[in-house]
Amino acid sequence: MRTFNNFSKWKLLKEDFFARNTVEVSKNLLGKYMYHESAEGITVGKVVETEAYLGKDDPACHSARGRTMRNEVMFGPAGYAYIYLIYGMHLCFNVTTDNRHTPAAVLLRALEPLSGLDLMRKRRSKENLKDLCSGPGKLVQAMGISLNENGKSVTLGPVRFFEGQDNPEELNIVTTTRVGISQAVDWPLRFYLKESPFVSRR
DNA sequence: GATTGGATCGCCT
DNA sequence: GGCGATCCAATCG
Repeated sequence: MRTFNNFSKWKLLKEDFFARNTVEVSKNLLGKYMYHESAEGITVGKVVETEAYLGKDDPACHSARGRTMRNEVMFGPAGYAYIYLIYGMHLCFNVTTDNRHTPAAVLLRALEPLSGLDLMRKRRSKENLKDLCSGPGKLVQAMGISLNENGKSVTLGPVRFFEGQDNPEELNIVTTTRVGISQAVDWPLRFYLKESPFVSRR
């Protein structure tokens, strides 16, 4: 496994990566590195599971019921963090996609922990790597992301995304239906890396 | 103003 | 596999 102390040489994903079709972004994020820096330290994980939320015409997307204080970020440009509280106790992290007129986003559902492992273990009170980032609420907790990062650019941080080492052509991507929703339950908009033991479920 | 249910998780059986 | 925790926005009245 590579070392993760040479961040300056990594290739940052810029606005143009996110300002594309949401399904494309959702699939292309697999294998990329999600990076977070905080006062406690830096954590990094490889993206292994995502879901696409397509905008106004997707009944499961928060923006389908109009613009509110909560979903406001999705109505802006691509490449911004959309973070919200779910079930009164967990946060979900999304990155906005597509163009300014399409309030869509990709939900980050699972990571393979790569760096800052002890910090993740401390934040999660779990030892096993598979228990650190195998779910949307878990990865937010392991990465130390808080609600006050809602609306921040993922090209500036604290969350950023970088090119990974995997060749996108060689990734084995499984497509399934999304988890935990009650509308559009049969839309094939969840994506994960087939061989990864770090996904939230199969 | 009150009720309802949700893009979840961890503990229990 | 089931369920309780716990808050907010949307919905209904």
